[in-house]
Amino acid sequence: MREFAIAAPVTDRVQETFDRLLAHYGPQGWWPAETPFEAIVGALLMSQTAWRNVATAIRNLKGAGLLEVHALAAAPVAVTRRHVRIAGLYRTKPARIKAFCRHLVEESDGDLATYFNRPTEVVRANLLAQDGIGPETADSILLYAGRHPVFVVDAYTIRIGGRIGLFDTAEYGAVQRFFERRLPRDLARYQEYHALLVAHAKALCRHADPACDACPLQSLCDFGRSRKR
DNA sequence: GGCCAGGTCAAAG
DNA sequence: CTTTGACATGGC
Repeated sequence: MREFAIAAPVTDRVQETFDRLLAHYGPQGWWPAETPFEAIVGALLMSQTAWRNVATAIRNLKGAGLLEVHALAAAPVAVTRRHVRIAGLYRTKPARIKAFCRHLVEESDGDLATYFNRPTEVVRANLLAQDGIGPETADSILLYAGRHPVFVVDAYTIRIGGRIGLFDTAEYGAVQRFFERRLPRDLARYQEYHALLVAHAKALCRHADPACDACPLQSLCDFGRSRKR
């Protein structure tokens, strides 16, 4: 698809969508209160798992004194597995967490500030080269742990954006560019926008009424959880 | 009981 | 290059 000049009305809708979500759900303030390392572990445990269980897994690690780079890099996978088992996919996740922590130690002696203190593209490529880290996980880590301004795309972003007619693709890079080209490159804004889309998706999942007036994006309440992927 | 969750990877078509 | 299946637990 050729790239034309950005249409003003579409740009407005991207801003307007954000404004409405923010007005309706309020600031989400995702992860800034927790440590960057917690955000990383959370991102690595997140895929295909209810956040509730990820949170439990993280608490388990913390309770065992394992929520630290060097600790997880050294702990036997079997031990870590016991704590994060509740997050599912236990054959892959614990091993990937350990491998990534070893990567952090090797790359920057486990110091996250150092690890992230490089150009975004460099860090991103570094992340994507790690086992179990795809585009969404990489960008979540960049945005919430590394404080790099990249727009995170997930299934909700694609579903909601497509549903309200913002775009008609499901390709990660295309959707990401769509938002990044229409929003100021602002860390807080990117963090908040993604969090709000998630909040909206979760809120809609509890709605049974397709014509709910309270929906901040009007007539979007039939979004539901329709098709897989 | 069945469906699904803030994906990723490898194997097919 | 696009589509499909496997991965695994717990909650609704």
